[in-house]
Amino acid sequence: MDVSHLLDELNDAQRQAVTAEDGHVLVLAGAGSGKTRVLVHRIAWLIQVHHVSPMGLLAVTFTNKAAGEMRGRVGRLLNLRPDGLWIGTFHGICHRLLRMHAAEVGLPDTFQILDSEDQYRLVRRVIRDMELDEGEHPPRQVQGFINHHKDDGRRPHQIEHFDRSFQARQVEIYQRYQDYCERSGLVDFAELMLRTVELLRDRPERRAHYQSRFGHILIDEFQDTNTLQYALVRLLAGDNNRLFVVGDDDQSIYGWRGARVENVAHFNRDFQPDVIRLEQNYRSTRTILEAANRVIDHNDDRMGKNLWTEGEQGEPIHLFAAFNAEEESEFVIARIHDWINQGGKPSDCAVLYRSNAQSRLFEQALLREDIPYRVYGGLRFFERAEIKDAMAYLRLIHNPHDDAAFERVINVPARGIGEQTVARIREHARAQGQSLGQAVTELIAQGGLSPRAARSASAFLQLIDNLVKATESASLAETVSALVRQVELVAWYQSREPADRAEAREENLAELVRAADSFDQPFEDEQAGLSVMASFLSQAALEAGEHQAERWEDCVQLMTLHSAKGLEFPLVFLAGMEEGLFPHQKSIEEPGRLAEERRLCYVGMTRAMQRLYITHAESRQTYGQTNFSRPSRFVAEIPDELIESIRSGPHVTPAGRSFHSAPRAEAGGLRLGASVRHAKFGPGTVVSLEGQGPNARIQVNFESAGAKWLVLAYANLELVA
DNA sequence: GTGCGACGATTTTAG
DNA sequence: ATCGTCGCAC
Repeated sequence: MDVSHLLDELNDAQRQAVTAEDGHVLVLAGAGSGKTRVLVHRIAWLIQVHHVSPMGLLAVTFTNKAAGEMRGRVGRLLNLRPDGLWIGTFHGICHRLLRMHAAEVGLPDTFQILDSEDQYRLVRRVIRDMELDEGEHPPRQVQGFINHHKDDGRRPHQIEHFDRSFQARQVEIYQRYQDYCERSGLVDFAELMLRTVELLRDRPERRAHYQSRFGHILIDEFQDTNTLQYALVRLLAGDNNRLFVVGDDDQSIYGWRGARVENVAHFNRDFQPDVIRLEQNYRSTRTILEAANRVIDHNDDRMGKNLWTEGEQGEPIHLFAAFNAEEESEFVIARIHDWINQGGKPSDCAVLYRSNAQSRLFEQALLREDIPYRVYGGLRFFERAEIKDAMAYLRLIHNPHDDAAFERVINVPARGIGEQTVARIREHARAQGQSLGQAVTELIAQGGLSPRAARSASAFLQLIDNLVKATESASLAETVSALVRQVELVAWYQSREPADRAEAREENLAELVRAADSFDQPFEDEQAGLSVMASFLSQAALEAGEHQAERWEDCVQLMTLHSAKGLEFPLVFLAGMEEGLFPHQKSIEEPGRLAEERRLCYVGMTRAMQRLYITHAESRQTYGQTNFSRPSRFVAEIPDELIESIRSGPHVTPAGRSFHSAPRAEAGGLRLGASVRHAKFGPGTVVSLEGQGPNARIQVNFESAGAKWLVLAYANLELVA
């Protein structure tokens, strides 16, 4: 068979990876080096040249988007419907395994997936039930505690603690949360992974089955795997299967959510793979790559990699120092204007920033200039309140013992069931070991509720019951449509929200009916014996949808550096390159977090294809306070000869705006860089200013005492000429 | 049981 | 500044 089309368009390193014989492979794939292409061609190569059955392959990614893209490209390359191929996310694949072996891992067939909001509510519920202080045990933090332990594969009893300690209470919450989940047939995201690992670990026959099935396992973005995911990979690999792992330690930016960049090195140690580096970049100019290389070079403990290109030198990197954040945004928008006027597309421009709050000024400026834009982030379709409300009803129709769904909507729309009543139901449920649904039924029958509450609660049960009966033989879309109508959700939003808000919710509910109508049950779900409704519910949790639907529009793209990973744009702005903002203050303070910030910077820079602007502001409002800061240290890590500085001047700001109206970077005559003397600490240099008036604080780097934060009003600093 | 004002926290986020 | 949660008054 002629397989030249699988190799023709590949460079040497790519070809070496695609055709690797025997053993494991670790592909260190730099930004823009064609890693997806390598994965896709590798799969095609295994199938066409090595005649590996598509059933014997497992390809794992982190996002549905990446999985979808890989599936599509493999299908096109091989000209087949890649149905039998297991390509999916870690969570999607674990979900599938759990559906097939639910009974073995002690889950009901109807088990549902909790998304992070559901999980948060449940954790809060448990804390309240235990009558613990939410100040001492903030639900968010406890949620993180639970997830971190699960991500590391630990059940409550495996967490060390002293009796009656804080830690002991956290463990207790974890345990009760877990009990609650089991009672209600609920599984959170980390649990999907953990149960699967336990299944394979504790059931030798299952382990043997899947080990013999997946002779080839391919993993994308390996630097983002957590402990549990690595454990899963090892279990599936066994002694005989071949791993093909692709990753880039320099693009590991998710350590804070459990990713272990060390897994790349561990993989190298544990499996002794062939290491192949993809260093040729097909995206950026030489200047941009050189600058990015030089920045990332400041990190220790790298696997080592240097991006290069056959492409052009390109323009220098443009650096702009603004007086304040407003001027920064105006500068950026003016440059975008130039770009568009010269025939560029708005969608080729991306403004990247460290934190979401920074988007506002850019949005305002774009709005003023009438340039279309789109902000990434925010709620996705299945995360919207109205959608989650409707889905909670659907969950109750599917499984009346789903307590999380029950709690969410027992009084939505308001039907006179208040906290008192719900507390009584909860109490009864706990005492009897029942679900909330069972408990309320029993309470009504026993007269355990006030007549008023009983009437309301009956109405709720009746509503669910009616829906169950009415939709027994209905299609999914009919069910969703009936539910939205009978629950009268739209009227509820209209009664308590401004018209436009309610209208948007109504729109979304209509969209939900359409989504249900066009829902295609995945073949594998059907095979696993799932009902269409169960599939739909799972999909909603596993695939919350795109951030915004209007992808087709030609828009300037605004997003955080994190969301920009994997994307590329001809024109990129890295905005807010300031100490304290990027690297973020919290990352500066916590040891070891700085390297990840630097990688984030590297990711940001390597998004740019042709032109890269880096901007920073001397002052900006943060949390309603004016702060002054110096340019990010990362800017200084770029060689001067690659940078062209743009001075602020009339040509960059719209006429009529005066710089002098902008707050200057000074407070009490003290500027950044000013030499000062303190009575006790001696001579030093001003490094940072923050706040105004009596709150103003100043950071001084003292020659002998080091860096100190002082309250300006009390510091008594003497200005040294 | 529902509706407003105080209070406090506020990096990044896929599944 | 802004948003979500909490406590208290209707």
